[in-house]
Amino acid sequence: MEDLADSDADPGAALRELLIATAEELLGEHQVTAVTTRDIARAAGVSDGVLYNYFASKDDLLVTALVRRFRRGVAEFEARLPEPGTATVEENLNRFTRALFDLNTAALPSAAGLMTDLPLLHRFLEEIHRPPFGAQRHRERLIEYLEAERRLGRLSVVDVDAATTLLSGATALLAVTGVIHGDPALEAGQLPSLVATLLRGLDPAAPPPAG
Amino acid sequence: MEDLADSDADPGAALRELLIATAEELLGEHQVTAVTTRDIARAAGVSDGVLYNYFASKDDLLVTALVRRFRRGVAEFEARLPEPGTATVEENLNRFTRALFDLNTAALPSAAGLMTDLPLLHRFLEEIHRPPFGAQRHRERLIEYLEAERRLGRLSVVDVDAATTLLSGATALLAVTGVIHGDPALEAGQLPSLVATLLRGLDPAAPPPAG
Amino acid sequence: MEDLADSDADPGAALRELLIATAEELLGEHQVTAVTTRDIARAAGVSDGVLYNYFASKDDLLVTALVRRFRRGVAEFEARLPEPGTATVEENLNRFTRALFDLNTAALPSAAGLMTDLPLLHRFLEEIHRPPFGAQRHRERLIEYLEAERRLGRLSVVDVDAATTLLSGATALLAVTGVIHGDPALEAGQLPSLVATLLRGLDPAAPPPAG
Amino acid sequence: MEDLADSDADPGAALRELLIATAEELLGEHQVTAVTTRDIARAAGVSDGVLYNYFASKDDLLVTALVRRFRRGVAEFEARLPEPGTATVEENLNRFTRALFDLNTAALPSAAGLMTDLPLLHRFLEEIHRPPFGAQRHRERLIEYLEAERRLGRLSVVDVDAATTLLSGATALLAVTGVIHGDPALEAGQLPSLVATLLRGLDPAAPPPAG
DNA sequence: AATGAATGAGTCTTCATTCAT
DNA sequence: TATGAATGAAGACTCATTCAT
Repeated sequence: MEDLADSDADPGAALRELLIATAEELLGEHQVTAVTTRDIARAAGVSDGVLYNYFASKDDLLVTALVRRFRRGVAEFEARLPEPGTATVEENLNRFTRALFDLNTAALPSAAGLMTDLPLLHRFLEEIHRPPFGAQRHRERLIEYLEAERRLGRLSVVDVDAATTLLSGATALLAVTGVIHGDPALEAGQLPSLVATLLRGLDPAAPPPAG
Repeated sequence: MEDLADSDADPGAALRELLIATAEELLGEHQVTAVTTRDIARAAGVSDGVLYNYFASKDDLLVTALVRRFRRGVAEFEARLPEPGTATVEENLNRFTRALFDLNTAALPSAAGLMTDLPLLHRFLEEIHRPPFGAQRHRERLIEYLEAERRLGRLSVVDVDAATTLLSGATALLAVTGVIHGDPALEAGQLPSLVATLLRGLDPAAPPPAG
Repeated sequence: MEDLADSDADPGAALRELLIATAEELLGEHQVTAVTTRDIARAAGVSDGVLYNYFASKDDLLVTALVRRFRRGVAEFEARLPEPGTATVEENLNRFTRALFDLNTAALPSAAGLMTDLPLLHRFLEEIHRPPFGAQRHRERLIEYLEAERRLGRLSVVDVDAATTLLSGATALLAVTGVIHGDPALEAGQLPSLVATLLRGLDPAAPPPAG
Repeated sequence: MEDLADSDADPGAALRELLIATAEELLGEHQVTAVTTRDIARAAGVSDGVLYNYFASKDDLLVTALVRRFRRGVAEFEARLPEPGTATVEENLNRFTRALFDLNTAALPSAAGLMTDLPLLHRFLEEIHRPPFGAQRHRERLIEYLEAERRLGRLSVVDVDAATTLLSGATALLAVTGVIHGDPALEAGQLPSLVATLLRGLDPAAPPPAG
């Protein structure tokens, strides 16, 4: 929120940025549907109607903020991804799931509210699907990683897609649980056992499970 | 709110039951947040204000209906569970994930709305008793199944908890995707590959994955 | 406004009636578009939102009031119409135009505003076109009268439709002028000269106009 | 506000002119009440607030534009008027009513909106100077024409004022009907029958209507 | 106990007008 | 003089909740 674009260069856009930043902030605290135009205006310290000087509608502002939140989260996620071939596969997958867990945790509050407001959800999805980002972006990263490791002979995964769903679904479930309970860190501790368990079938070096 | 029976004993309780049943029905058709007190009253054919004779608030009625809906869903889910030792483990897990998928799909619309209304969600969770998401119950069933098969020597799973999270997380993820895209059946088709992929590490008869 | 239907019999409908009556009253004083929901509520001494317990929308209430106003005006108009064959044709047409003038004068404030709100106008016209009333009702009455007098041999009008348009158009124009100037009575004085002038061609007893 | 010229003398006045011209244009496309200050500013390519440097209020600008529009319409109308003594009186009156019909049709959208805003209407009328409806001007033209033809012995009209009201009232009525129904051309077809009907009493050469 | 009419705060949105630059 | 960002009052509409009957 500190780098609100060139607020100096284009003074007009400063308020636009302020509104988006304020909305983003509120979105981190409350569900999308619980954020009112007045909340945003008041939190931004501006008048009620001002948002309509910059956005066609409340939803317009909201999807903008949501998209920005999403992109920021994805950027942070991608910065943490491991390189195939480095360290061990297990360590890498642990970093992977942890990054994914954090992404989910950050996105969840707003994402949940989004399912209640279908028109808004679809506008968000449309916006998100445009390159270079996509809702499946993180899936693709995991798929790429798994395939790279397979090519390196460090993994014998047969169905990359299924493995990805297993890993990201379970990670998301833990994130949901963590958010609901108010203590995500606690749930995050379970991630390594997920990886280990799945790895028993993915690791070519693994001994055949004993009967 | 805990004992739902004796509608006969207390004549007034019949109306209470009617309200709950009507709310349950509406919850199956619309998001929680989209159901108004007037909707319920009208659908039940009673007056607007009567609900306040039996419930402290709209939320009170809603959590009661939600809980009942949840219990009903779980009961249907449990009726479809396979017996350990019968058929093959893979077939059984396919039945398991399919039942879980259906449970998620049915519960999702209300569940999603629930996340929008945090106070309501927490009241629901309290009522349901156990985390996460009241989903504890089906988790336990899966855990029980996996442990039974392990005792029978048909499975070599080390971390039953992690395996459960993998399976139910991935299933839930597919359900969410299906609901959002409007075609759950399509996503359900991916369930067997999930099971197969995870099984490579769970099945004691599996050949060691080729390097 | 005194006979608000059976306000005693159906207590619920009383407020509905009150709202319509209040709206009607305001419509007599202000343009349709200038009447706000709050104006109506305040004038009726009820709360802001109450109108939505009886009408689907503001427009719904407004067309109801408009239609009632219109019907009341038409009923008063029709009660004043002369019988063909009685008195003289000129006297009768004077009564006719005077009644029409009063109808226009009463309807004008709301009618004018109606042209600004096209959706509302069309809803009003649809409603009005249903039997036994129609927007053309007064036209038809004039046409009937002229044809009756023609059958009685007291009039030699060739084009009844054109004669009707001349008479009602000129009458309406005077009504508009009167309303704008705030003194309709003054303009009403010109009606007889309209009739007389038109009659020179309608009266079979008229002497051929001198060259 | 009266002298619209010297845009060259006062450089600032050019902007004033631009605003008026833009408002006029918009008034031809939309109802008065539907034209916002921002619409005007944007269409003129100037800033929102600049209009307050030249006009005391939005209404001030609007009446100025309306008056100019009105004058332009009247000028076009007058250019189409027939010369007394040429062609036949019936042909001339047909041209007259047709020109008047077109004037009404063009003026109606703004005129209707004007009645919605009474203060604005009265300011407009003051500016236009003379009743009724600023329509005085075209009334005078018709009166002049009828009197000229009477002097030429081609017409035996007794009450020129009444004849004018009949003709212009009926024409206006058809214009209103045409605008409401969305097909003015269709209604225009009825104009000649209006003239013919009225003429039976105005034309000195007409045979006495048969009893 | 049941009714359902009434409440009124709250939602999003529009727009003429002001004023610091 | 011109800008255009900001204002804020006002508009239609919703809905959980209350309370006299």
